[in-house]
Amino acid sequence: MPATQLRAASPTGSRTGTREAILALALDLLQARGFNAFSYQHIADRLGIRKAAVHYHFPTKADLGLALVAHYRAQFEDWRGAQMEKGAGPLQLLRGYMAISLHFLRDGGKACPLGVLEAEFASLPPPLREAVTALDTELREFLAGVLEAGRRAGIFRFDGPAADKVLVITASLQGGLHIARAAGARSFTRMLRQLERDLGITND
Amino acid sequence: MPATQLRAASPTGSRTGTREAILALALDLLQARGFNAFSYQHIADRLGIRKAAVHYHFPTKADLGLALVAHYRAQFEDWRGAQMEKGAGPLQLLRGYMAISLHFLRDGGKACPLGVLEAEFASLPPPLREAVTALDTELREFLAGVLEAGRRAGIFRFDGPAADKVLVITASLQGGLHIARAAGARSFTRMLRQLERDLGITND
DNA sequence: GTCTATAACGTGATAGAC
DNA sequence: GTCTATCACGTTATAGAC
Repeated sequence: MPATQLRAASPTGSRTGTREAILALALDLLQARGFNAFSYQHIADRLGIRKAAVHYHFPTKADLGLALVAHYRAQFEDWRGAQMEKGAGPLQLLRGYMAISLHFLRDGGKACPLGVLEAEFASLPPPLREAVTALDTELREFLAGVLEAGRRAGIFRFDGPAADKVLVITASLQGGLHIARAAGARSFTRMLRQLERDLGITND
Repeated sequence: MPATQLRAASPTGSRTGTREAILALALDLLQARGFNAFSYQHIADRLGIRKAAVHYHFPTKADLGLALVAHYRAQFEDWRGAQMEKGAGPLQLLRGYMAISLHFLRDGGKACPLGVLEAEFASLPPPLREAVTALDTELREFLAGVLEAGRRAGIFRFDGPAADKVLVITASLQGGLHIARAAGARSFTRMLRQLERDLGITND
């Protein structure tokens, strides 16, 4: 998923896609290195522009962080919309959601943006913390609906509230992506299979 | 767990426990803020000494990181030794392990040291990465033994290899501690209950 | 073992020309 | 919208006195 980005120069020499290019690259850096471990300089170097140009689009790093969360949220909404349009069922939705994490892993060992920001939570600007909390809640509510629908339909089997099962699944996905850096990519695919076993999903 | 630390002045005005005090505080900072989000200055300020004194004990931050992993590993070995000494069974061992994470959470919303370092993995000095990988492997091997013994004894019920189930549990614990920063402490205790349900443990 | 002082660098951020 | 130039600050790290 190279993401939707740049190219499409305006009549002048300026590129109207710079803002989007910054967002796409910054999201990559966030997922690969963490919010505190990438800088405006890194972005400028890899985009072939100057730091000041980055500051023009995102005056402070808190602004950039907020835009990153909004960007990721928009990507999720797009994905959800596409799934709904093709009438995906609970199993397809859950596996599709897991596949997103798998794509992150295979794209250079990236982690979940939310998982990264929550790991660095205490050092984040307060407005960014609030945005993280809001998106985290939204994602878990979506997944709880998927799990509950799947259980009613006899596709998933688990005890307890769907909201609690969601906590195990999202924590596993976020934590599993981090562990995979130390334990290898195979650890994550094995973990995914175990998550399915724990839901009573039988693989032929 | 205020940790074992300082006090016990030597004949001169110097404290022989400075090294241990640095380690204890740095571990706190690592778990609360992350490896990239605490500095020698933070340590010096809170200990009432100068930065140079910290560098005397741990010349580079990589040295400090390696010592932190060794320190945490020693704490785990102590805990494991105490459990073995009192003949703890699989359920007691698993719950004791989960309780460690719960203590972290309640001690100011700290996370697992390994979970934090794995989240920042790409930005860590290579030697530190290797130490993280080694300890991560050791902890999962220990837990796999606990799970397998518990399954044989009819205490735990789960499908698939114990090593895979361990991946779900450790990823859940590490990820759950991060999510708790955004979702609140209750999310973590609910997740722990779900982990027990998923192991067929019945709570009266 | 701890201190003062400083070096060398990277960071987020701003001013003002083009 | 991007540039050059600069600032103020925090960072890791070292030298040398006490």
